[in-house]
Order: sequence, then structure tokens, then C-alpha cells
Amino acid sequence: MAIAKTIKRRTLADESFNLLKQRIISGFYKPDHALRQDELAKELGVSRIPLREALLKLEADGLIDILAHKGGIVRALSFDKAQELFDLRILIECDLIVKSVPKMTSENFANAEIALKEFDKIALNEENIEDWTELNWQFHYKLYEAAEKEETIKILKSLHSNCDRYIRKQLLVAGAGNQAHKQHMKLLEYCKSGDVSAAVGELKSHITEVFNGIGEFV
Amino acid sequence: MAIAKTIKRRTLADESFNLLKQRIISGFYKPDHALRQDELAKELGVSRIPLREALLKLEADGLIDILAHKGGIVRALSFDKAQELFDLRILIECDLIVKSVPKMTSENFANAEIALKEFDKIALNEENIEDWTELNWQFHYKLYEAAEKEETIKILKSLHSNCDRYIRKQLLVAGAGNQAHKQHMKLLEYCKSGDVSAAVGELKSHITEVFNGIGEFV
DNA sequence: GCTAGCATAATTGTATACAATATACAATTA
DNA sequence: TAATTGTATATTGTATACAATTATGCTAGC
Repeated sequence: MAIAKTIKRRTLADESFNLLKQRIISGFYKPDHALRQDELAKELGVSRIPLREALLKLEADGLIDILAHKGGIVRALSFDKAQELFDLRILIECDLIVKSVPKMTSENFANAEIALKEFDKIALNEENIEDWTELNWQFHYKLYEAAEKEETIKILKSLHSNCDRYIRKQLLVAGAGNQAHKQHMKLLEYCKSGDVSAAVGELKSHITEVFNGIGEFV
Repeated sequence: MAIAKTIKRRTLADESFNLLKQRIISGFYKPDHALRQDELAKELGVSRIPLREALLKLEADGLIDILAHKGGIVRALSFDKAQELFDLRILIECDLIVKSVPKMTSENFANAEIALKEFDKIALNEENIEDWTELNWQFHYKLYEAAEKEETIKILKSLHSNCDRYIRKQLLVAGAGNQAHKQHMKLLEYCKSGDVSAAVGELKSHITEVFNGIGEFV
């Protein structure tokens, strides 16, 4: 059995980063919202140093822009940008799954299945919808893990965060059809059967469909 | 005529970042080298706050790893990682040039030509070799600019930095054949003539050849 | 009323000081 | 002696204080 991971040290900067990231992805902070350091530091009960470091990480993740002496503002959303981000996801994820499927073992399949079940839980319990991003990522990640492409994975994770700003999660967890769930299932099946081209096709149409469901934004 | 870019405010954090980035890419800091905050801050004549922020940016760029309470260390190099990085470059840059070429204007061509000339200068004056990364990037960037894919460009720029840690620049600027120069020229010609598939082919073999020329590293 | 210029406030950038944690080594015990 | 524990040192994480820059609003002059 896999041993528990090593303890993860949590710094105030990391905690602040996670909180703010969540707020941006969920839309709590709208585009162009200015993130005032003093104000936020007080609200979170930390000093401005760890808060500034959280802002730098948000910038690195492409969620905010920082201008010297002017501070951080939430990055704008646009249809064109969404298209670019989802296109990039298709390009990278299809490349990954081609490299991953032939190397996947029963352990990989089991991990993906566990991740899928965790993801499906939020369909039943919609109040935990803030976990959508992480759980959806975990499932996708488990499919690509066997490819052993760390650098690519790091880039892709950030891409997912950015894409998730556009996604109306309610549609995906609740909807009568629940296409996302069906597609995830099919995707995993194709991986198990080693059918690379079917997996690629399903992945592409899955990402495309999620993109087609993005809503209004300003 | 294109207007000059907006003034760029330089903070101590940015300056520190640029300096350290240069040192890592050039190999001045070897893999696993520990970047001590106090020591570096003293050397650069700044306090630890801007220096820490510089380290965070290096981490975001994939040049160092930071572990809480342990600090930053220069990321390891490996053949597999190099292959992954160059493969990613091929994947992304070929996609970009397909989208860019049909939209390129005479202004784009002119800009690329200027960038190419700047790049070639270091072949004559090898002592400025530390500019290699930026000038090579500028040329490639000018070829993709017309695609108007900001997010992709941001990711790609960071990829270039990481790839450049593996490249023995001396071979490329001085070598009798000077393949890189010839390939850059051909690439630009294909773009001008609007021959997308030829441009893609040349770009792919150009990146592959640079990869094949990477040297020993530990 | 409008604008330029200045004074003032708000905000970010940086330095210093201290707290928390990790590392190295001495002391202790089996 | 080997393993373990305790202690000192080094290093990072964070808070506070101050400097530099930017935004705001007022007045003077037209």
C-alpha cells in the first residue's frame, strides 16, 4: 500500500494564496478588482509580507496582473482568451494522454477511479462546489500521471485554474444529462482498454463540450 | 510606426530576479545550489524582502524549487527533462506558427528581421553571449506575435528560459556551419512566402537540432 | 466652468527586527 | 561504540516601521 505523503508545511503565504485563488476562480472577485494589500492582510489576519507573496503566486498562475507601485488586479475574462486556454488544454492534454495510456498500470486505473468517485460526490452534495476545480483536476491528472511529464503537468495545472474561471460548475454537477460524468467514465474506459485514439477523441470532445458550456461573463 | 512600449518601473525584486535568472541559465549556479537569502541579499545590496520575491518568481519560472523553511535550490537538469521541454516547445511553437503565418503583415516581417539582425550581432561579438537567451527569444516571439495568443506566449517564454539552461550557446553563435542562423533565415523566408507547412517543418527541425546539440550536464 | 499645479492622503516597495523552524553538533545513555 | 536526546547555530517566515510612488482633491488662475 502507498505510504502517506510527507507532511506539508503550510506557510501563511500559501494559505493566503489558496484562499485568494479560490475567490478568484469562484468569481467572488470580479475582473479588474483591485487587491489592496493592507486591506486583505487585515482581513486574513496576516501581515503584508506573506500576503504580497501570495499575490506573486497568483500572478505566476495567471490569475492577476501586478504592476509595480500600483498593485494587483484580477485579470480580465474574454471569449477569445477562453478559447485560447481551452485550445491549449486540448493541445497539451491530448499529447499527454497519448504518452500516458501505453504506460498506465492497474494502480493508475485504480487511482483514477478513486479520483472519479471523489469528483462525483460533489454532484450529490452541491454545497461543496468549491472543491470542483481540485477534484476535476485530480481526475484528469491521474490519467496523465503515467506519462511522467512533470513540467507539462505543472503548466497544465495552472491552465486548469484559468479555464475554471469560465466554467459554470452548477451545469456540470447537476444537469440532467450530466455529460461531464459520462465523458469521464468513457474516457477512463478507453484508457483501460488501451485504445489511445478513442481516448484522444473522447478527451477532445469532452474539453470542447465544457468550453461550449461556458456562460456569460464581463 | 509602432509606439514605444510603456515605461517599465523597475523594482529591486525585478532586478534581483533578472540577475539571478541570468546566473542560473548561464550555469553560474549549478543544479542543487542553495540560494541563501541573507547571503544573496547582502551581495546584491538589498534586503531579504525583495530578494525573497525574486526567488518566488524564479520558482514560478521553473528555475528553482522552494521548500518551506528550507529555502530555494537550483532545479536539477536531466536528459529526460530536456527532452520533455524541447518536445513541449515543438508542440506549442508549431501550433503557434500555424496560427501566426496567415496573419503576419509586413510590419511583423520587418520586426522579425530586426530581431534576427540583433541576434546575429552576438555571433560577431561573442562576449555578449549572456544576451543569447533574450535575443533568440525575441526572434521566435516576433514570428508568433501575429497569432495574438498572449497566454500561450507567456508559457512559451518561460519554456525558453528552461530550455536555454541546456544549450551550449558557443556552438550556435560561432560554429563554422552556424546552422541556427541558416535555419532562422529559412524560417523567416517560409513565413514571408506564406508557406505554413514548410515553416512548421523548418521550425520542428530547428528545435530538434538545437536539442541534439545539448551538451553534458550534471 | 475648466484646467494646471500643488498639497495631502492612500498605497505599494523596502529595511529592520523578531519568531519559528531546520541543521549541526555535543552530551547522554544503552 | 551506536543510537538518541538535548542544545546551539543558521536559516527561513513574519511583523512592524519607514520610504517611495501614486492617487485624490483642492485652490488658483484663466
